[in-house]
Amino acid sequence: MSESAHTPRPVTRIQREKQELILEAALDVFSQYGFRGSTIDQIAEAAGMSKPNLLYYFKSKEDIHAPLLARILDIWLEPLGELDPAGDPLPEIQSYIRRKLEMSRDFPRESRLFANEMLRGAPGFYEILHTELKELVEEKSKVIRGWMAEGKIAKCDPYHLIFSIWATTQHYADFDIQVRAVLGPERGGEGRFEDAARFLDQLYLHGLNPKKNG
Amino acid sequence: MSESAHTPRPVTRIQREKQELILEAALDVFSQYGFRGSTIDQIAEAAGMSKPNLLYYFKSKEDIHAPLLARILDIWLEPLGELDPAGDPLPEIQSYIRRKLEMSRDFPRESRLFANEMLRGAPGFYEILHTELKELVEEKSKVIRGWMAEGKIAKCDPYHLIFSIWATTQHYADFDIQVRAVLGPERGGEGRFEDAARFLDQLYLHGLNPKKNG
DNA sequence: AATTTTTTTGACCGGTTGGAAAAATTCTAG
DNA sequence: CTAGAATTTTTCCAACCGGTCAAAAAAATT
Repeated sequence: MSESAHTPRPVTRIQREKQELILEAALDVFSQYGFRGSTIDQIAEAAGMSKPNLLYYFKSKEDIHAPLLARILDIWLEPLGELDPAGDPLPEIQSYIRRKLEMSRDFPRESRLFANEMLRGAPGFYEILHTELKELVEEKSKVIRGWMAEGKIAKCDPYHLIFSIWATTQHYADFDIQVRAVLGPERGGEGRFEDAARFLDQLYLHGLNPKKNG
Repeated sequence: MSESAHTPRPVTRIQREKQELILEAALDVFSQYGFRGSTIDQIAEAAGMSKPNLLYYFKSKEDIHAPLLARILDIWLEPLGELDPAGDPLPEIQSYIRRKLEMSRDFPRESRLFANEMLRGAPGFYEILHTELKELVEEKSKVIRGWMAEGKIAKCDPYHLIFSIWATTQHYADFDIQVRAVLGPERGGEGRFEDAARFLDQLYLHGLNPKKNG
């Protein structure tokens, strides 16, 4: 009717809510079984609606998956982007590790969705990886190398330094089951993230060499 | 031939070969798409045979998957088992890291299959994790703690130390695409494992603190 | 209350899936 | 060559998959 000239797409409040509900359910499912291993029925059931109803909001399986992936890359890269060249190197890196660890704690499903995509070979994702991501890592690597040149941190390969931070922090989301199985019920509670943070702080500061305390 | 009188399981040479061929193909497929995301047809095609023919050798999808998983746990745990309490602590840990890194290089599909299983929540696998694996890690943690008590290595949480080694090494298999996308064609060759080994050696020895060289 | 729009449902479709059954082929031993 | 076993192919099936469609049911608007 008088849908004023400036409502080209009628995104009602209900639509937004349902779409969010579906994406939430889809994150649960996709992060466990990957794209091919997940079914629309599964997602629909997790969202508490019928399959045709779900398809009323997203017209295909890929249309549910794509926005989830897009959202993740932003979330995932943000902490690295905030690595401040003007800051104190070691605290800066430590706070980066902390932030990534918090993300594994607070957004484990997102981490697993990402991991699933990597395991698949990141189809239709590789472009972004070796342009956007590569540039960001290159930029931050230069920052890190600058710190090394100033003698603020030990010399090492900044790329593999970043990889190791990704690996150690995301491990607590992606391999959560293994971590909790090994730690057991007593040590596998929420405290495991505190323990991990403490350990990683020490590892990245001093390593295992005991002479530091000698 | 005369021993054919009592062959309760008729495992001929051809059967063994075909079964191995199928498992090889299945490893390719399962490691990419996970159990649910893989199809028997896919595996059969990768093995160069028809689906019914494949099902002549393995009577179900799970029967192909299970032996792959069983094989992996052994392979994966072996290096940790070889951590020698009588050895020199730091070289011992370094050689453990090296071995794990070599496994990521030489058996990336096995690593990815394992990762896929973890992401799913390790159904029908969890038992082994928090019995067999947990015990092994506990045992080795005691060894590491002993080294710490002797002042041979810095004090830290041995569980998270082991986790970090798993994470950093397996990352090069599981996130291989990302690693190569970020490193680019010039640095993403086989040399990346050498670079990683060098970096990890330094990280676990001295960390990032520059004062060591002061 | 009547009408229009948005949302939900149920029936359905073509293709794929895991798997069974059996016929057809190949291999082997006598 | 021939009987018998081992292997492969052909055919088939019921359940499931992603997705469509029309009609019913709710909301929203008038």
